[in-house]
Amino acid sequence: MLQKKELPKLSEGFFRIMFCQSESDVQAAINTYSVLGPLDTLPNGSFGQRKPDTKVQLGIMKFLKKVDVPPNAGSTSGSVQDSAFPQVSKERDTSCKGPDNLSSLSTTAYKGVKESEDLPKHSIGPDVSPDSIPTLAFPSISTADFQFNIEKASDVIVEKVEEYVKKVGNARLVLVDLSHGSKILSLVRAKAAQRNIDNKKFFTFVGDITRLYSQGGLRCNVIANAANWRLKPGGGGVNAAIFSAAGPALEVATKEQAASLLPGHAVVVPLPSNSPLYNREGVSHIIHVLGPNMNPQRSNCLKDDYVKGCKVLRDAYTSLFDGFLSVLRNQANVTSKNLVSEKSMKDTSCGDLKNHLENGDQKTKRDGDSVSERSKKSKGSHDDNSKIDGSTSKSWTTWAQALYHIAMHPEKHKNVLLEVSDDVAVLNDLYPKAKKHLLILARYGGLDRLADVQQEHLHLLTTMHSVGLRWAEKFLQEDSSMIFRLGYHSVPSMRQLHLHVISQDFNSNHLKNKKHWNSFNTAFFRDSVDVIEEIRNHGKATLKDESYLSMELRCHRCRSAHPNIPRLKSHISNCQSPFPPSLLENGRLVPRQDENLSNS
DNA sequence: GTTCTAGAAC
DNA sequence: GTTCTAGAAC
Repeated sequence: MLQKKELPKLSEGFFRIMFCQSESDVQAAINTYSVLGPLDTLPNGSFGQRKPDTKVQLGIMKFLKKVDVPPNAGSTSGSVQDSAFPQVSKERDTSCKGPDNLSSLSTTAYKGVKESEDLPKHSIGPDVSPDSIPTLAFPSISTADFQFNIEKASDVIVEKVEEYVKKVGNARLVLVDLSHGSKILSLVRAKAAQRNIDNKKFFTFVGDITRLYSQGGLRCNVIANAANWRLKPGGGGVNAAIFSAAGPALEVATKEQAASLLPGHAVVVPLPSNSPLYNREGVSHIIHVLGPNMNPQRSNCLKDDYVKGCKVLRDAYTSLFDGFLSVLRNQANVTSKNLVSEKSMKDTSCGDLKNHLENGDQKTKRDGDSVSERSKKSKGSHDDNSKIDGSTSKSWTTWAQALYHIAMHPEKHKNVLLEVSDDVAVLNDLYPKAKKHLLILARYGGLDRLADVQQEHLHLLTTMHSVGLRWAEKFLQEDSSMIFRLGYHSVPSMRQLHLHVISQDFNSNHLKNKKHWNSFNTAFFRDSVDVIEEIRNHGKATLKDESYLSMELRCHRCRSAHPNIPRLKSHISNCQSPFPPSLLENGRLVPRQDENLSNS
């Protein structure tokens, strides 16, 4: 999958290579240390953070009083060919209007609509009303802060809309923009008209997407959000407005579904009934969408690559509309409202990045694929990851593949990465078992674990070790009392070969059980220096089985046994004994350079 | 990998 | 009674 590339030869790299037996080894290790730069580019994980957007949607800043409207979300009775919703995008004042102005706003917004002061509430027939037609309101994706070319974006929108108006039955798609002078709306309108897209099923609308009903009289049971990858509130524009209008309930509900989003993907979030958007606007679902970023000021910028940009934008709209379809299906198929919400929770659960990777709420542990991914693949929580060469075959659950995804697509995970090169990616362990605990990921495809490593990977192993050492050195400059150990788990829990760089204090609240301890303090933990020697000499590494994980708890320094984890932790916090001789040999432990561990 | 929790251990 | 483990669920 990922081919190893020619490595740049860098001259910097003043680190110890304690395992190296010869000068050529040292040189090889130095040469393979192809990194972004020396330590100064390093580690706080701050690069790649998305800066707050500056554009602020005016609508949310205004002081409209609450308009209480009974929720009508999830209605499925809509089957009318409604002439009451033509293409609407005439000038309209979107600035502050009180409820007194509501009716005039509605009629202003709907030129050509049957003059109806209370259009939002009143039925136009015995069983159907404009309210009951399932409608997706969506902003133009990526054309604001992400600076996607408007001309190209309008082509993509019209192309995708044309495709999906055929699939949505009687439901409607509405492109919304806050500004009445919106260029994207006029472009899309013109192109949609050219293509004879049914203007009852698709039209544009000028207004605040968070107040389509209360201000504009347009009932939309689903609205799309131009989200950020973190699926967090804030920033600016539509994202800030929607999170603000929906209240904290949306944040909670979003976390239930996914922790983050990749460009080109969408996630459907059922809106809790305590959200103002549900109560006031009748919105039952929010679909977060992440489009391509062409803005060089933002991370993950595609710059001028519109081939990729257009593809990602198409994917984004595909995911969005597929998400809308899934909402329609759920609402049409199930009569019990409870069942609807339960099913939609399951069917729409999404998330490209495993929640596991997020620094946020650790209680969100829902697995799943994004809508678009899921529509292409068979269902299930296991990716197809059986090995072709047959050396090992194991099905990795979704959570266990987080590192693999990072290694294969580090550009999508800049937020968690400390360093990337062609060979490795470096990140903090999300659940560090000591004060310092890094993972050095191999970036080669097909290297799931130590058992997959062969002689041909020797060079990679030395690179991983060198990078790990360099990080240890850096930490030692900050705190010279630390001691590091570098090694691999014989049987890892997570896919993709990764080297642990872990300080020997084991002072961490994440170290909670016997398995945690023994995975780092029995022969189950394979020192990097030993692995390299074994691969060099025998072509394979010695592996220990998982029985080591249930062994008695022993102090890694004085080897005393302890009955349980709390007692062990209490002991190791004070134990000053020298490390056992086996650990003192061959550079298995990495103290500060002038430290003599045997005497400590 | 983590979280949750029943029941074992103390 | 509380602490802690370990297995199931995710």
